[in-house]
Amino acid sequence: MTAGPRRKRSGMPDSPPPSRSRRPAPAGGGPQRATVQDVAEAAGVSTATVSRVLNGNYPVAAETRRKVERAVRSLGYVVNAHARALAGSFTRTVGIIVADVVDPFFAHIAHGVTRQAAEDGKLCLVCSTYGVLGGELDLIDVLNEQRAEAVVVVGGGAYDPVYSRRLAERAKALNRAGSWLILCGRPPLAAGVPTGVIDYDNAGGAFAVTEYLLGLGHRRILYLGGPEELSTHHLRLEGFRKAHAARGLPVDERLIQRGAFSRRFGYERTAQLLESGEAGGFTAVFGGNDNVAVGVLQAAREAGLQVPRDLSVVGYDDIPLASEVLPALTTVHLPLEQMGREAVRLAAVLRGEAEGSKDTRHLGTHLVIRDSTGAPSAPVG
Amino acid sequence: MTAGPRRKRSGMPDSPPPSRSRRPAPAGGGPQRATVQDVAEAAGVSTATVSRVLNGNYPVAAETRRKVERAVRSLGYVVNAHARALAGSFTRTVGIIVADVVDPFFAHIAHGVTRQAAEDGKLCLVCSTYGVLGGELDLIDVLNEQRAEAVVVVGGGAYDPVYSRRLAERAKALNRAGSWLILCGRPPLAAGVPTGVIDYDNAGGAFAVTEYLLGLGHRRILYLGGPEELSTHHLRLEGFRKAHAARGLPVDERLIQRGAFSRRFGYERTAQLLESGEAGGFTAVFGGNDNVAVGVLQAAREAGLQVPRDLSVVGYDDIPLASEVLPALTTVHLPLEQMGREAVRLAAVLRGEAEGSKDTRHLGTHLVIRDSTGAPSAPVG
DNA sequence: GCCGATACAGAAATCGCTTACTAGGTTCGA
DNA sequence: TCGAACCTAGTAAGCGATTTCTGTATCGGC
Repeated sequence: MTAGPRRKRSGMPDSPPPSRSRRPAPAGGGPQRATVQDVAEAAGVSTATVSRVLNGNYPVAAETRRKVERAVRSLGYVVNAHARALAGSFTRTVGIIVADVVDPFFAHIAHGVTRQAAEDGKLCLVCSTYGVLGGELDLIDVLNEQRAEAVVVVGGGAYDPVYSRRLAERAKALNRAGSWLILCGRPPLAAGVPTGVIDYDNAGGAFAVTEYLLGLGHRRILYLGGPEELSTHHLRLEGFRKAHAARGLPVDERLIQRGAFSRRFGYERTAQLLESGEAGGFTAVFGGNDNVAVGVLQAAREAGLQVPRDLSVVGYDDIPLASEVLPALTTVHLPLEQMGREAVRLAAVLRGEAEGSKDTRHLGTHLVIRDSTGAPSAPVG
Repeated sequence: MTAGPRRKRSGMPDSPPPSRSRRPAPAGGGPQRATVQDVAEAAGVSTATVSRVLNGNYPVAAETRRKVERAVRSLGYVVNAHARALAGSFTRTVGIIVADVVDPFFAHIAHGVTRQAAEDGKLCLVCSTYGVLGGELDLIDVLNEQRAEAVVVVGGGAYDPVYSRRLAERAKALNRAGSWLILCGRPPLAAGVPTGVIDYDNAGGAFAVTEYLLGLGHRRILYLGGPEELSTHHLRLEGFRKAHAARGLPVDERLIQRGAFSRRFGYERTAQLLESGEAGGFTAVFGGNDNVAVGVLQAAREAGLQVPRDLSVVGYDDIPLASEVLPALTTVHLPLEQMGREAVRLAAVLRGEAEGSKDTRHLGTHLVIRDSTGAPSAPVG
């Protein structure tokens, strides 16, 4: 019942290891792949030489090289990335975690990450949480298991101290192993937590687009935001408020509506407010992102409202859809693909693979004025 | 100059291996991760026991288990997936290769694959070729290096004998190693090539939607297809032709236009034909996929045409966008996410991990009638 | 009280590759 | 002519897990 004392190992091998041949039972039905051993034998060289030919990081005589290459071809040899990762010191793999690859916002960032990774000769693991908040933490662990050289987490993060602490732990765990957590489009964690940050001016963009609407004369702007707990939503709302404050204008709290960052939410909430009038009327709508704004357009149309004559609508993100809908959306442009690319580059810099400085990179946003905005007319809803 | 005879290995170790301590230079600045060794030492057990606790596939005393779990937690231990893949026999990884994750068609299939993989406890590697045709072959090799248990190739394949042969070689190489190539939404390769196939009735869907237009009274339907070399395009065109033939109607070759499967192509080609009239006039457009059809809608709108009054438009695939544009698109519904899921399941069946039969699975398509189609009026273009 | 069964735990051999070392041959300057 | 310098190539020690084989207590049955 005692907590067993550490036992000594009795190391006394009393029989010499019988020299066994590799692959004792070729009759077995299991999968068979050629190994460096096989290639080495076929080419009449050592495995070291094969490895050197494959990696080209050590001089090998031209004829030897040719022999090895021929053997590789004739055996259809394919290196085992796992063995390589285990023996070598790097995996040339980066991971990216998004909420949903199907959402254009994430898809374009993921696109940037995969392309940059591919250009740098790395492989990219794309993972989706599908809205499960904790899923992010689990996926970081999975990517840590895979020894990813960098893990890019994309999109608004939760403003939850417990969650932030957990995330910080993951960041440290990754970093201890020489990897980096890159926050992409998400505010930094606590000071001292080893992360890279690719950020853009969420609040600034919201300020600009709100100011634009105010400048057009709008005084009652409906803000249709994202999920309560998301940093993206908070910051955009902050910009919205600041723009009002800068002009000394009050914000009617009834005009601030929270929900999912989805087209469906934009559609349903707008339809509901137009019907019930419980928001007290508005002349413009600021969709928390383009998806929401597109939903607003649809609801407006179905309510017989013409945009922008009867109602102005703006979005955020500037996904391609924003310029494809009718009327084309006024929105805040985000360099989505570039954000993904920068994330991969920053990781390389942090790992000392590339030149560069700083662990935070701020990207610019700008207002894109299209056809969904105009001077206000009578409030609706 | 002779082809070197296989050499015997001279196995004569004449000095006992010096007992070296693991991790001789803890002073080094390199990355440090806890290993099973560390956990074993911390818990006062052997590495075998640690492995057993981790995998839960062998009886371990409750108290021992607790000690190990505590050690794992306190050391922040994370297994090395590469070491595990090397020592164990499986990687629990599947790969998917698409042309472009940003395209909704591919994004939704990828979505299905990743979700199903996640539900089965597997990791999914998403790779994009970005339109480089040969890229597909290279990516299969990469996924083979990663020892993916299945490689799903998505979307229309090239009708090129050389290419097909190369693909067949890859399929065999994968299969030799116990993995499977799954063709998703692409016709089978030559008989005897070990692949799984998830297919849907490309020609049948095209037949149905064409027949629907013909039934409405349209006689001059413009077909705006995809890339010449893609099987998807060929099969859809085949359905288009068959529907005409079934009614004994001729097809004016000027009405068959080939190009990219993109919104841009749909837009530009339509605009051009409306302007030049070189197609000889038409009352409906069959977009090779929804992207193309959406481009057509835009061009029609800009030309002052009202859909469906002046022109009927149909698409193919039924991506969400199809029901979101105005007017909502009549199209052929494809179970995109399900295709992805089925691909993963089929692979599991083929590997003998799950029950099931057949190596080919045909999914159904159906016509979705929305607001973009109606009776013909005077030809345009 | 003896014995086979049972339950746990450890030792050690891999998995397939990379990479220090080590070492045999040339080349070449002194 | 001799050794330093340079090419090449081989030997073998890991990388960090899993898993087979081997042992030792413990336990129940007779």
